[in-house]
Amino acid sequence: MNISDAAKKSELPVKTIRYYADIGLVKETGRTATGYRTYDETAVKRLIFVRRSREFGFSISQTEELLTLYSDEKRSSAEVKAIAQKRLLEIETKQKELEILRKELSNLVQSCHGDDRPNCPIMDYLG
Amino acid sequence: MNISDAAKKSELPVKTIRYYADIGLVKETGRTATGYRTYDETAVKRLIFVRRSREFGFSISQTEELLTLYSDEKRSSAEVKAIAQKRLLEIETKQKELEILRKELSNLVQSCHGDDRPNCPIMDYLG
DNA sequence: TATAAAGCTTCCAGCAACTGGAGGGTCAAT
DNA sequence: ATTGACCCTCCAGTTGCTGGAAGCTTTATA
Repeated sequence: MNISDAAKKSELPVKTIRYYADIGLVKETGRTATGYRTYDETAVKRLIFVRRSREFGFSISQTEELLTLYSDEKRSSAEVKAIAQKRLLEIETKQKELEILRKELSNLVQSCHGDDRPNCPIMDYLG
Repeated sequence: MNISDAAKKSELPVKTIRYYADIGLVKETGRTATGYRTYDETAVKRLIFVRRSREFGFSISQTEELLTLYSDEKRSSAEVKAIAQKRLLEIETKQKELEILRKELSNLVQSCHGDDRPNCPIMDYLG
């Protein structure tokens, strides 16, 4: 199938699929005589895999590792789990950072009158 | 003072201060005869303001707005509050997204044996 | 005073992961 | 034959810096 059909099936933009082919993440199955990329069902599965991985926030290089394991029959689930745990840690770290920011900013916003006067604890804090 | 002194006082890298000057966020106070940037205390204050704003995750353009309000004696705290509330909402939205991801990934990680066998619910989910 | 080290300048490239657009070839249907 | 929908490649832009090269200037030391 052509790239736009692969795009529909994988729910990825055509541009993104071309990009993934460029960086070697998911290469096209082949080319027509006139240079059009072609994709088979296996390639589409890989594209879907990549989309889901990216939705979890795995980086392209993490996704590459996962994709390699995906098509490795002799993989150990431990390897997969390790990558996932790393991502989980990243998420949790980010969550903690955001929670600290949220609390501070929330306090400042609450203590700001939000009226016509210039006086403002947010400005006091930043300045 | 020279840029490196401004860097020490503002706790920003020299490169970053030059970058802020380039994009017009915080311009240098002046230049020496030989072209060196000079900064006065007011400029340093603005640099510190920018650093704090960025630490809260305000974008450069949000920071620019805040900076304008910072040096506007006739500002209303309502304007400041509005920008801060917007950022607060961004943080909360991101937190919700991350929490959804965390739960899903956490479940998958927990249900993965993490042994030598290839079978793995994480892979099942992605593939 | 010579020289070396440190500090300053500009400009260009690169990071992540795409996205948009220009310019141009191809294919299917009318 | 032509129109419109595809497809291609290549380049630039996004955000917010950061690193490095090439080349002045200033400062400190011998």
